Parts: sequence; structure tokens; C-alpha cells
Amino acid sequence: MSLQRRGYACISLLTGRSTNHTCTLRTASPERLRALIQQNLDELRAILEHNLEHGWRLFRIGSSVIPFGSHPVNQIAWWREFERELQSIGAFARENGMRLSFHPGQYTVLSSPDPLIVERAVAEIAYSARFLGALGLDARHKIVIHLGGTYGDKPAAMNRFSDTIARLAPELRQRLVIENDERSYTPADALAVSRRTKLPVVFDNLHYISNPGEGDVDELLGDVFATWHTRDGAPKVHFSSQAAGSRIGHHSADVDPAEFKAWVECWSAHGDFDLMLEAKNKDLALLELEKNL
DNA sequence: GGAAGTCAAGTCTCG
DNA sequence: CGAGACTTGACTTCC
Repeated sequence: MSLQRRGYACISLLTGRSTNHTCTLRTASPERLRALIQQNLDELRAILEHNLEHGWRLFRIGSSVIPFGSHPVNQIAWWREFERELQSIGAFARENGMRLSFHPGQYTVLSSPDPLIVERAVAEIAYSARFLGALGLDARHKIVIHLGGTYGDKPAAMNRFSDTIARLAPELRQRLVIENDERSYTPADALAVSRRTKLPVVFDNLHYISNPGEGDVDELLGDVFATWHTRDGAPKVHFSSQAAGSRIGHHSADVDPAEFKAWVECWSAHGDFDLMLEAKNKDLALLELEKNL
């Protein structure tokens, strides 16, 4: 098997730790924000140490690791105030061959026709890139984004997305990777945007199942893996199972080992890759899965 | 201390 | 055209 690394997102259920502690906008104060940042960094370190014990070398950092990290309410120069902690966490990750990432949510939309929304999306990406930079991690440590809305004209939206990418500072652009989604953008769409932007493509199995688009899956995977170059690190994929009886696209608590094996076999045909497990049960689901491999 | 209500943000669908 | 879903946890308020 060519699998290199496995990991999960944001929260460790086994240790009860999270990188996502935050507050509401109303209650945000510099003191409150500093305390939350400190807590999130402490728990991030603890999670990485826990992950190392299990051999999990992939981890997604929660987008509120710095609460309101791209919002004007947060004026803290956290990259300076917490420089020592950040450097130390980053060194731990590097020394242990770990790969960290961000995945901004549904509100980060680079394809929007509204320049203000694009500006806010860029701010979110800039904050995420600054965090990974403050850890001292290179461009193999990625920020995964979706292509956003279609606004009734998908080609036009893809053009706006590509134009915005072209205008980004290189230190932001080099971190970005694009993912196929469950309703609008298929892997083939992501590949088309990748040809224009040179951004690598993350393949998500569950999104593919609900929104496969055109093309043979094996051919698509070959093209998707080829979008990753040495400077980007190994190709990344997202794996999850559909929650039974739930809406299409809803992540299940755990994952089906047989389905996992089938996808891993599929991906392995195209070379090494890193796998992010997206399950409600987080590291608990990963542990259960590995028991059954 | 537990339960219920609320939360920065965008897009899309439905009524 | 406005409300709610999406997806989701965690914070905040209320009792």
C-alpha cells in the first residue's frame, strides 16, 4: 500500500481537545481573545503529541484557532505575541514529518461577483497562510478551499475565481488547493480551474459520489494527482462515508472499512498520497478504522 | 448544573 | 422577495 499519512480535522475526541475554542463577536475583547488563542495553541500542541503516538501525521487546524482571525475585532498581533509557541509547535510538526492544513468554510468565497465578499475571503486566506508561516511550515502545508457559488453562470464564476487567484500574493497562492464539492463543481471543473491557476486539486470521495460530473474516475484521478508538484508535497484526498438515512453528503459518524479499502486501492494506483478522514467521530473513527484494516 | 437558544461570514432553494 | 437550509460545534443565556 502506498498510503503515507492519515489524519482528521480540528477536534480530538480521544483526548477531548479542540483547536476551535472561540467566543461570540459581542463578547470578544483583547483579553478574551488572547486567552482563547493560548488555549487553542496549548490544545493544538497536545493534539499533535497525541497524534504522534498513534502515527497520525496529518491534521487540519480549526479556522478559529485564532478567533476572528480575519475580522477587524481582532487587532492582536498574535504572530508576534505568540511567536515562541508558534515556532515551537511548528518545529514539533516538522521534526515528526507532520503535515498541517486549514480548510476555511462556506463563507470563504473567491468566485463571488461582490468584490467585498472576495476581499473578505482573501483576508481569511491571508490569516490562514500567516498562521502556517508563523509555524515555520513550507508550502506543502495547504489551505483547502472550495470554488464557491455559480450564480447561474458557472464558466463566468470559474473565470472570476481564476482571475482572483492570479492577483494573489505568491505566498498566499502557493498555499492554496481546490476541492470538488457535492453540488456545483465536479473534479473535472476543479481540473479546468487548475489548468488556469496551477492550483493542485484535492479529491473528495463523498462529494464525487453526489456530484461526479463527466469522465472516467481512474482518468480523473490520474489528472488530479498530476496537479501536485514536488513543492506541494504528496497529493491529498478527503475520505468520508455517507451517513445512513441522512441527507446526501452528510458525513457519517464512522466510516465503512470496505469502502475505505476500495477507495484506497483506487487512489494507490496513482502513487503516494495523504488522506484526511472527515468523520463526526474524528480520531475515534480513525482508530476504529485502523483496527479493521 | 443542565437545557435551550444563538452565533461573522455566503449561496441556494423553497414558499 | 424573505426565510430557512446547509452543517456543526460550542458559546451564552436562561431556568
